[in-house]
Amino acid sequence: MSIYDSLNPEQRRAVEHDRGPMLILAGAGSGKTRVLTHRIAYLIEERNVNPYQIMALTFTNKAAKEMRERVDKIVGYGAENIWVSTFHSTCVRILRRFIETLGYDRNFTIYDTDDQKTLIREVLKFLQIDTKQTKERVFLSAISSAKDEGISPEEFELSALGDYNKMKISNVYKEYQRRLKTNNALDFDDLIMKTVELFQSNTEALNYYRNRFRYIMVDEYQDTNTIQFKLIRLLAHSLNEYNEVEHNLCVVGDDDQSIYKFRGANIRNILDFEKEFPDAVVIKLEQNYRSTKNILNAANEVIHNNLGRKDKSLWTDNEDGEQVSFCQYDTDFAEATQVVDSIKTLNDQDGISFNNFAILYRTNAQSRVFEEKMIQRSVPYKIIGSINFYQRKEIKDLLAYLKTIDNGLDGIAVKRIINVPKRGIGLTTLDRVEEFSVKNNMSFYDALRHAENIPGLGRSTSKITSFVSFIETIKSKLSSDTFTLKDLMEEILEGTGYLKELEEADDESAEDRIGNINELINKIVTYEVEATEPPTLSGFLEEVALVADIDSLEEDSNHVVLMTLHSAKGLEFPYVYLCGMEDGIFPSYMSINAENPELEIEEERRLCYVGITRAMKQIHLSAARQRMMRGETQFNRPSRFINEIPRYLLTIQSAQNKGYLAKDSYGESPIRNASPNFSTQSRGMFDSDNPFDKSSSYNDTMFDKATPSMRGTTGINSMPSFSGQAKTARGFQPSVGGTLPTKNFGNSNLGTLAYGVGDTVKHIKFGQGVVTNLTKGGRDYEVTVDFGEQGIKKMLSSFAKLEKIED
DNA sequence: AGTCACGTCGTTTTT
DNA sequence: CGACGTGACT
Repeated sequence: MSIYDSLNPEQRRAVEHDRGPMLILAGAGSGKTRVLTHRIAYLIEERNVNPYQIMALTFTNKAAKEMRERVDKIVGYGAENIWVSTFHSTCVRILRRFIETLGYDRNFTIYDTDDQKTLIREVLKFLQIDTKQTKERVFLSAISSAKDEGISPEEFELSALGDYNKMKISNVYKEYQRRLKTNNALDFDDLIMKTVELFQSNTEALNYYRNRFRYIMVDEYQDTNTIQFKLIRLLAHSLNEYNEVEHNLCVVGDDDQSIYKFRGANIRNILDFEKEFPDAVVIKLEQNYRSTKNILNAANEVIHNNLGRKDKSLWTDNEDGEQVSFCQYDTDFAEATQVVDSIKTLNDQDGISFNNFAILYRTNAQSRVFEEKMIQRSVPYKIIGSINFYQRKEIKDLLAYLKTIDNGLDGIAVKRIINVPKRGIGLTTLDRVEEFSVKNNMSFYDALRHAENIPGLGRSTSKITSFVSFIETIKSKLSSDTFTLKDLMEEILEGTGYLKELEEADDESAEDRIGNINELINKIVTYEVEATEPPTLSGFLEEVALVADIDSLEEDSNHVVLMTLHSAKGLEFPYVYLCGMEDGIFPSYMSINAENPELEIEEERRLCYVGITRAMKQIHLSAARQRMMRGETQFNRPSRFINEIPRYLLTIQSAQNKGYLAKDSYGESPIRNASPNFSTQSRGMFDSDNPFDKSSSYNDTMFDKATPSMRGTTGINSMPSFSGQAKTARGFQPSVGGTLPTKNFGNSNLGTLAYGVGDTVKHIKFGQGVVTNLTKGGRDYEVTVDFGEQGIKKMLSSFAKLEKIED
């Protein structure tokens, strides 16, 4: 009995393929990681490949770590020599060694998105480009796409000749790139692109790595962009014992799970693999081991609506399982409440621990309602994404100190902290220094060192010199062997008074910040203890720059996980709640209104497919009729993707109508019984022409009344959902409420409330209370009522049937 | 120089 | 709604 016996025939074929290019089309849950790890074991054990010559590339550290662990388990001796790493850290490692040939310093800084934004702002200011006319992001994304395609500033300029707008971008690109270099910094895209440049210009380096990495494996291949493909194309080139060229490249991917087109992922990489490598072996893994039949069939039905895909169909031997459920709630609050409560019930009654659950949504902003409910119901949870630890102000400040010490050329870092904490160095001073540095072609920090030569600084000069000497003192200490990174951090916190300032501040957020700083120190210590190579400042900064939030996810901790669909790729959970299934949210309005909607909606559909296929046992889809977004109320109808799931796979649940009234606030306000919507057997149950679909007929009513005064009215008729702000939709009359087919808003009597601030009112559940505040929120009033012992509640006047009590 | 109030605007997704 | 930038004011 060997470890390979447990593989199915296709998996086994993939595992036993040793030489030459191979494309593995691995459907969701088809055991691709298993194949990859077994193949590595097979190469080492059966084909005598030296582990040192195997490289596996992933996109996230988490995936890399998992693969490493699984390889370690099945490969005996030498597994630690296998190079398992992300694209980005691989490139950093290569560049740290060879980048000097490209004119950069070896301890370059890696710029994150915030740094990029700061730099581009400087560039635009310098080139006197009005950011009101063209937004920074336009330039940044143009530059990023260029880099994803491997287009240099010079090439870009050539292609831009004669095109005014493109020339403008070209100039920005050139200046941006020039400044990156002066700052001795690389952005994320540069990491890949500069590595390719290095290989193209330095055959010695290229041959070294070609010779070293004779077996290359790429995970999530559908997410690679053009420049990443170029990179692996360059690397996967070795000579065998007969002096013949071999491309021992094994890529694993699923075109149906390609969800990063916005980041430059090029689906052609997977679709054209066989053109690029005519001798490629193609293997399809179509047996799914993860999900029930019902879940898998639902996913298959949805993805089947996409045209641009390789035809395949996943199947499973698993049991049918329960049906997919769908429920449309009245509000996002109700949705969150029900989802969290049902998780709590499953935990309470069936003893299912919290780490079996995932709540998935399209956008990070949607996490908030869930978080509130989780706290309220004391359900342990972890949110992936939203605010990354390393994006917090205090952390960025301290990292900027570290960067300043590590790479004095990084002007962005120096400018960030030169006046943090306050040193009385103001904008005018900085401008003078900047001017001086440009004139003398030196870095910003070097200009600071020559502050006494800069005209017009006045009293600021001494402040600058004391800052510089502080940095220099620390730098000199760093060269001592006994001075650890932790010491360094503490020295900064002490010497700058950063910590003291926070300790003296008595607002609550200061406490959190101190906590975060301690967390940062922990991370530094962990790095120093666990580093495989001698710990260095650059090494730490690099690790920090390349972490993704998903990397912190630990499967065994007992909490519910909340994250976006994008973050969920590659993960699996027994119970999945896919929330916010509404047209305009998912698929997003951006995709619906794109110039090429068909294409963009296909990407959304793939995302939906990814979401459904995360589930092992149960999947619950849900939507809300009404949702708060960016301070305005949106009315959305159920996602078109719901319609794509055949009725026989779906259980439509009616939102539970627990009594008529809110339990707390308007979040649990009367939930309209949804069942009339779902009496039809047809697939098109949510089509707008369906007379039973109350939500969309409601929308249509709103359109007619509100369109003239609405924001963004262009193309409104093609929009499936309505979103308007109370203030912009002010034009319509409250009587609209009377014409509505639903009763929710029947009481939405703007201007005709029977009570006011100070009045005593009666609530069916909470009893008597006093109205303490009344504000226009959405399309009716938000009423704050003090119910004494029951607490102070906020509710919408239309939902909470409040009766005035005459006293 | 630093603070505060007001106005604007909105990345869907992230290595 | 809330984060962030701008500009006026202290």
